[in-house]
Amino acid sequence: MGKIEEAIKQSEFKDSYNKVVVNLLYTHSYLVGFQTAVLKPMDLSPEQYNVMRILRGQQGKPATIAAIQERMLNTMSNASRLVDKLKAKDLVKREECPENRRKVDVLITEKGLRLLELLEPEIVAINKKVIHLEEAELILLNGLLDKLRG
Amino acid sequence: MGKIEEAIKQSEFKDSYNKVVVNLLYTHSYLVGFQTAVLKPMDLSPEQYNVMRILRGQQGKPATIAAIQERMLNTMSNASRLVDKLKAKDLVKREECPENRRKVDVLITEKGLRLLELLEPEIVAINKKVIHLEEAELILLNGLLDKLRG
DNA sequence: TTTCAATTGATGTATATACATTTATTGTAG
DNA sequence: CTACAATAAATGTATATACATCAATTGAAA
Repeated sequence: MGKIEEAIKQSEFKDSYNKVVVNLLYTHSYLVGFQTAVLKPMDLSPEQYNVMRILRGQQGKPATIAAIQERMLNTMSNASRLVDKLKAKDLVKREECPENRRKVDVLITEKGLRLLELLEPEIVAINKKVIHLEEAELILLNGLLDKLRG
Repeated sequence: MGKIEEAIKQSEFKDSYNKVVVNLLYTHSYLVGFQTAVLKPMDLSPEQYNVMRILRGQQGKPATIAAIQERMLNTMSNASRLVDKLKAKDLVKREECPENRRKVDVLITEKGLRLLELLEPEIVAINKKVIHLEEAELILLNGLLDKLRG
């Protein structure tokens, strides 16, 4: 694979900003591809997986749709319909919030937790395999991305 | 904005690999949001814009659908339908390739080129504004992303 | 030459994103 | 209390992705 110029067969970029944007979009697509491949046999999309991890992070406490939305990687998306899909597979449950009937309490089920446990080692393995960076570089990269966003 | 932990309200990550993946996905969404905002008034999606830049890069030579696909940031996507949309707006033209009727020659139009020229300074400006990195950091980041993919 | 595989693109379907709009519920000002 | 604004989620629509499949054309082997 190597340099972004070879990857997308573009010899020059307007400036380093533009090059970083293109490089990030391309690397994003590279990573999501592997994640999708691991999740697909379990009939999960990357975003459904993300929602499940958010719910597990609640450690038993329910999360509202708005709370899930806020933690999602793709802002302004559609937690409501993702929860629908997960509920249809019995991976989450959704209950009307008793003290405020506008809200909805969403919880991960036992089945959902078991699926996450099953997937975790695979995800860890694929990440290690396809991310060709050492620990120090990972930390550096995380720092740069944090700084990028200000 | 700051650290990824605050951004998505997650206090810990399994390992640095996982953190880099989440950070990349989140930063991707951050950047695409701004790009979309600039392109939207012109009725262009980020991927349509990408296809137009690929065609401009051909410098007058036509590109087949397969050639466009190969250079796109999202692999395995759908250049055929994106070209359709752009053609409907007269931003590209599509002609049957004379020496091989399976192929299609796609070219950017004058109108397309003018639109790109109009958008370019806006894109450059927004990139500079929302990417809070200096030149040396941009180069470092590009290098890390290239190395990540191996 | 005829047949069949390979190539190229178009199309179909499910999923997800990005927004706008709608519905239901709650809270509050008059 | 009533009317209306604010909140929370659901729904509608257009766009795009990720694949699978289909159709047309080409090229090559029998």
